[in-house]
Amino acid sequence: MDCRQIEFSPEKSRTRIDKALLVFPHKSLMFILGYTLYLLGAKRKEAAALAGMPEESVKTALRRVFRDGFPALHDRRFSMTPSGRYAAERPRISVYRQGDDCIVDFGANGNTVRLPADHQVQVRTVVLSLLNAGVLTVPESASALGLTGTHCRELARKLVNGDVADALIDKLVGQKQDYRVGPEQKAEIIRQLAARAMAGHNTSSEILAEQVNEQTRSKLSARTIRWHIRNLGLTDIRKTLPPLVEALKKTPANRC
DNA sequence: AGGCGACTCCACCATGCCAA
DNA sequence: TTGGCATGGTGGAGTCGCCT
Repeated sequence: MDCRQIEFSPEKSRTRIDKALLVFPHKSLMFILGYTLYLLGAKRKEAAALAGMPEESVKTALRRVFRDGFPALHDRRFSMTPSGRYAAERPRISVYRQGDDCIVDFGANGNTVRLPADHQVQVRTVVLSLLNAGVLTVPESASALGLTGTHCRELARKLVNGDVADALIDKLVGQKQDYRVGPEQKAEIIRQLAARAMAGHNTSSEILAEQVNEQTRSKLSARTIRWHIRNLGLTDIRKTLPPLVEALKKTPANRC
């Protein structure tokens, strides 16, 4: 928006600001002015100077407003609602840990919600939703969730932008691949087990470990061989493979 | 706010011990 | 000889704190 053609009157500005101060807290009003100047294209530093605010405060406030919208215009360190009414007029909601539970206390009417603290997703959903609604503070929420303020804000922001599954459910997946018994070793376990079972040779895990280690230049223990035989579903192959092969031998190849 | 390194946590893997 | 159980190792994502 190009406002360079507009004429500004310092006298009218003073009168109007004095009038606005009857309704708005000084700090909120100064920030609204600075925010407006910033939106109109003023440099952040100059907008901050004109509004009489430290530049760092303006940076923080702008970040808040772009994230939270209009409710972020007021200074959250003070219990003042965006409309200018003090929060004390309505029941103060708080959250805290009590033993194994997380308690959300709805204030004067005595209503509370008790959530098992180890139900992490449930607790985070409730607390962060209340934080996003502006009824809980970040330190209070972070303390109840056992997180730092920074991380708490980050999760709250994610919950605004996405559903619970995207924002709060742990996506840790752990190790996905074997690191000693790879495809080569697994193939050799199957090959040795099947061949020895068919030939009627010893198929104990000790013998198989020896053979697999020799063929693949590995150092696997017999216990590891047993663990993988079971994991691959080969436990009964010693008994079932020979009769299957005998049955197949008696069936003409073109019928298979 | 964003980048980065260190640390934590999680799921899975490897293996020793030992009872059956 | 097998398989249940316990324990420690591993890779990778999440989390934290510091710095810019």
